[in-house]
Amino acid sequence: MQRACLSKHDKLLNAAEFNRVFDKSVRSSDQYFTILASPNDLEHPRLGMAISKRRVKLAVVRNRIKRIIRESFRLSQQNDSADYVVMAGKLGARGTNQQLRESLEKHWGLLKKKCAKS
RNA sequence: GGAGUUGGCCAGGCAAUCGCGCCAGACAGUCUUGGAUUGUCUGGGGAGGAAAGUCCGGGCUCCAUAGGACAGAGUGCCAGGUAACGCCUGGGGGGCGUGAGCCUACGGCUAGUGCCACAGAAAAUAUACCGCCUGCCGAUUCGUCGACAGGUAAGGGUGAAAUGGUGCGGUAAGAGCGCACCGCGUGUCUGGUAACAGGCACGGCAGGGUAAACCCCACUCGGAGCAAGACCAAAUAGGGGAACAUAAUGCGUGGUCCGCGCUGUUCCCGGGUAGGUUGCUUGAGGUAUGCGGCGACGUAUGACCCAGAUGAAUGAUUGCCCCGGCUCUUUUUGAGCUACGACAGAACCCGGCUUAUCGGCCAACUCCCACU
Repeated sequence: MQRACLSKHDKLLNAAEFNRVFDKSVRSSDQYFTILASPNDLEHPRLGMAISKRRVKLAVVRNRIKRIIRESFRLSQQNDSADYVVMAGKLGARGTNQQLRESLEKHWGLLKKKCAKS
């Protein structure tokens, strides 16, 4: 069984790692999320989240969105090696749990194909 | 039964599946021992009443500091509680409510300065618009009228506010001019720790409001904050020391050479950024019982350990029940449908305040109606 966000191995930890993804990436976005992806040298994928206070005002809602992202990331079972950064979109705070989950599923699929091409 | 006041409590519940970070233990792997680290399993615990705003007060940490004064900021009836407070408790004054109760920035403008629109004669070193009254002169239709000199502030009018209020006496008309009661001030006595309350005597009245206006008085206050502070410590640049090379080249000191310094290589040292570790959760801790106190609270004893994340754990899905909403049904009953189920997420820790908030429960008390 594959684990979810494995402690620090599966997360982007500092500004340097985030910037690497921002500089060179493939992106996919809709009204709920914008996801950046960039291949890495490791054997497993890594996840970073950038949910700004400006986009999502309430701390409770920010936490809810993060949990859904982690949950979805875990269940999508990606065996490829790439770093992902998820950012909140315009309607990120408004979407229901189900809407957000469906949106993420779609993005994972799209990004896998894009990464494979490049 | 209805309406209301105050205080306290809860913050949907249960089950299944998947999942997260923390702690303890066991086993296994890796590294040189201590130990560190990774994985698996078992067990334990994992958001709030406001975790929020960051408005006060402390603890803790670092920096500064002989002592004092000024400046600045804050507080402002009295007493108590507390580590401390701008908080809390009890009491007093004032205001609101039929009442239970609620509100209260509640020291001083009989120190100084400033401000007070409009209206009004006058808004403060005052003095008088219409009036009222007396004297005298003139006119007269004998009712009064006008001018001048004076006495007044009772009445009118303005205003939020006009040099105490009401009544009686008094007077030419009036006036604390005199008296009674009320208000105010001073003195004194009684009760109270005190704020204050009450009594008695005296004074005829100090002289509008405003101090969240400057200000005066009394009291309090050093600064910065866990991104505090402590430790470990890449890369890059630079500093100090030692050894070697001065073989080759160059520069400075020199007329020239040696030497010395710059320079090259290696090693060591200290400071220190990214990053990491720590601070980091046992504490002015809650809790039960007894005792003291009207109470805030204090105290003794017993058992208890109750989140510690760091690009930031505490979640998701499904089912049932509860609650809410909508529809059907004649109302009740019943049936069906429905959903981010109030406000909202710890970030060093406490004590408060303020703000947000679906709904529900408990206790005490008040008013109204009905019944006995």
